[in-house]
Amino acid sequence: MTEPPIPEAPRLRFAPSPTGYLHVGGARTALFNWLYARHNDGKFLLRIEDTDKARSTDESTRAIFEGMEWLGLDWDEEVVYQGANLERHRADALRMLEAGSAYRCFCTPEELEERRRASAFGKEAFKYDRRCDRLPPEQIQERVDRGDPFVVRFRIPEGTTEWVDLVHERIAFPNKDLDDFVILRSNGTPIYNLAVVSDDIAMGINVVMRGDDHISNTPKQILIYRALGAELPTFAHLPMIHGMDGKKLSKRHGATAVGDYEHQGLLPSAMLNFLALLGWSPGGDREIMTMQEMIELFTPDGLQKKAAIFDPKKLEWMNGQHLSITPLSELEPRVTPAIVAAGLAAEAALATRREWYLELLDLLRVRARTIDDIVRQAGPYFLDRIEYDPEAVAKNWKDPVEAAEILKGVLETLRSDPNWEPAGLEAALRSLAESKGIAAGKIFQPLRVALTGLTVSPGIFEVLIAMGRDLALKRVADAIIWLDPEKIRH
RNA sequence: GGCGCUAUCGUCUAGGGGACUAGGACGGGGCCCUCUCAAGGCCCAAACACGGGUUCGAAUCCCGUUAGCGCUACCA
Repeated sequence: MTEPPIPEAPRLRFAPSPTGYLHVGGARTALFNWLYARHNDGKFLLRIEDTDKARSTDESTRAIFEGMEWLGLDWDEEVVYQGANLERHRADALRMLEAGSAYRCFCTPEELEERRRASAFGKEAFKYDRRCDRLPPEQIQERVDRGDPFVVRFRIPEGTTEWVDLVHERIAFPNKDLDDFVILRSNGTPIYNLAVVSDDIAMGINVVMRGDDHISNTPKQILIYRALGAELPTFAHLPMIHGMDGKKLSKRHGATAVGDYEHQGLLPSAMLNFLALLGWSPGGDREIMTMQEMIELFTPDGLQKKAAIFDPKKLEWMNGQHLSITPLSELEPRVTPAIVAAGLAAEAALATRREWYLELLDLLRVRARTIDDIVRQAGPYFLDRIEYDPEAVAKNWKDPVEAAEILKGVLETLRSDPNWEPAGLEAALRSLAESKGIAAGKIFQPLRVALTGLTVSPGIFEVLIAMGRDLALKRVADAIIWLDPEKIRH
């Protein structure tokens, strides 16, 4: 078996067309290219394939940049816009025309469509019959002079076109199955396969890593490389990403744009880690990895051939893991905008008690799977007044009189605690329970509702400490009033 | 239809001729911990698509079948 050529100084690129948002499949392709470049000390470039002017938008280009930036996939040289290279594409097509590896075709789209339709009923795949390739030179000249519109078609040579793929090993296509495809439209603009090869040559790309939906484009592109006298890059065709139903991932499957995940409170590191494991494995049981670890571990032999299914449940779990392993100082800037946006606190206010704030985040992140979960839990530590979750009330304040009674005892106990530190608080509350002859939980749960309004929270003493004496005491007092409205009338 | 790619628990995967009674993770179920919920720990159910070869021996190599997916444009 032949080994695929591995370039000394790899140059890779991610080449999305700006016709929508950055799709998770595209992001995964970008990630693998980036990882390969970073692992091998190569270059990772970005090219915007905007030659389809009807579908390309600046907004999409911006979305791609934003997605890449959010993920932290930085590129090494100036962004290349394919649309700026039209002249070179045309020149390359003309070069092939002059060299005889391509020819002019005067057949109109309508004629072609008609012939295609006719052959659809037969058992043969439609292939251009090369009738224009058989035109006598004088006639071609005459029609060119007359100004008849023509496209440039690539003439598929005899033989077999094959390559050693980085993920699939050897792939071969008998040339007889290839069609004399168009490389230049009648309006002089290039077709995809020409533009890609022309640009990849110009950019010095020597490792082409892309989705395996491009496998059937590859023999055509190889033929163009040869016709242009250029050296072949190493190809790597990555498996697709499908939705839970096994079909190609699309909007029906929910969020498919990386921006959607950013807004759902995902961490880019989790997204990257999750995406990396779709179609690649470092081997063994390794799963949770930082970006740096992935760079170190990334080699093409871990690449999978089979399409992977995108499982949002595992992504969420992955995010929970990253929420825990991310250093607080890195986590804080990702959470703070959400805290501010939720109206819980101003950024400046958080900065003045940063230490307390980081401790709070540390407390909350354990039981959060998204940044939004953290924000949801954070409310009680900032808000002046809280709402009581009906479920919490029904469960832990079932008997309002009894609950109020307990909380009064708690309030008194807490007020008389001079130090407000965990051990003392716990001892005091537990002895209160003992004196009342009830289980400690019978005190903790109602108190939890008073403090947070919820049935779930961090450990009750951690809550007390994080909330601080003043707020906590106010919370308990508020709860007693809420439970016993009669009281204020007297 | 033609051509191509693929095939291990529901999902992501490890494994690459004997180490396989097929390992890990998500999800599911149970237990432990415990003031709640998470986290964590322990346990359970769950897979080599099928059929032929090759071999002393196949999840692993070869062929075929089946199924899924992709491509089959003057789209990218």
